[in-house]
Amino acid sequence: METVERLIRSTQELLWERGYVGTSPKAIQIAADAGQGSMYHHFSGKAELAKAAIERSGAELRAAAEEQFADGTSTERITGYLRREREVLKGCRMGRLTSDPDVMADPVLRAPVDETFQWIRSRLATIIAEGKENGEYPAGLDATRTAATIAAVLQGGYVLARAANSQEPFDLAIEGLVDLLTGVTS
Amino acid sequence: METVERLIRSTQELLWERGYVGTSPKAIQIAADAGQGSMYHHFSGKAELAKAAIERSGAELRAAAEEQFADGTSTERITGYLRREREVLKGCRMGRLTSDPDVMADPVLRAPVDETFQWIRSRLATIIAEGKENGEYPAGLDATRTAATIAAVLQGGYVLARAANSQEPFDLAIEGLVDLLTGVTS
DNA sequence: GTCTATATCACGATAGAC
DNA sequence: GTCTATCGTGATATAGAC
Repeated sequence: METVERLIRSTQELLWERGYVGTSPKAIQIAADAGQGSMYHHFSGKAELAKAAIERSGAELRAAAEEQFADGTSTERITGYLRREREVLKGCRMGRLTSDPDVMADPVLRAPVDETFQWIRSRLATIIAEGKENGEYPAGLDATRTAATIAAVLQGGYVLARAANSQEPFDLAIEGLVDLLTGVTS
Repeated sequence: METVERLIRSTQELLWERGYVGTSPKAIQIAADAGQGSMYHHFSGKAELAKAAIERSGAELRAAAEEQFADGTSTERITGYLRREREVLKGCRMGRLTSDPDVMADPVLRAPVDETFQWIRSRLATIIAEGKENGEYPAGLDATRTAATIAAVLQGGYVLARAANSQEPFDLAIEGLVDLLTGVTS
């Protein structure tokens, strides 16, 4: 693999594990097996490398979601997305960046994070709207609100799981949401 | 205010804003208006200070929640808790620590985070169970799952809001959940 | 209890040789 | 493109005076 590619992937991994503040250029170089000079030749510094890594992660997350959204009823697509296998205890690569002060303070770094969540909420809202049209969901269901709730349960599920050092709270939160969405209670 | 108290409160604030990795002893000393020697006289170092600060924050969060849980129907108590005023764009003081690698790696620092979320989920489950007993909620509603979902929506709402740099997604997620819980859709 | 001085190391980058 | 050397700064303490 080429140096630039190794640098980007190593940065993605380190941002996931340790965040932006907790990731040093030195650590990236070691993980990518690249020298100091090499890294600074290809990227102006830590920030530019992080930008490339975050954008890459955003594209990968969207692609993974689209796979789940490909076909099925609205409920099947949403529950498929919610229940797909995830590295729950590692947390969300994108969501964890929202607690990184230097990422949030830099519009260039925050933009791909923002866009990723806007996209997923909008995509979920569309699927819910389709479910309303074909009678799968009641007409009174607010698609925009519900989409935000679904995205929030996922992100919050990661938080609860990491706090507990166990996947269980994540699964509970997801299944509790599925119960509410599929009217298991009525 | 005494030095120890100022140190703890300043650490709470800095952990909230910048996390454990992003907070230096020096920054704490400046915020607390305490000298280097003073800080190391009262605390063995950054970790012990963080432990005190996280435990304090946990106690405060539980107290704030209990206020909302004091009286009303189950739905009133839950929606009151969900809708109470929050500094949404600052994120959750406790939740943000789950993305801090050094906090998660240290059992002593993770413990108060874990306990806080266990407590809130258990407290919510009790309220839901009470709602089932008095007929406010259907018997088929799983209290443990639903409690996890509610806690997750809050935590995820913070994430979405910070990503968007706007409180809107938080409010959408909360109201979407309230819709589902109160059966507005049926 | 609080102060200043000092120590050691890592961070994030630049410079110039090869 | 990659290497090594170097730089100035900040992190995280320790030591000992007051």
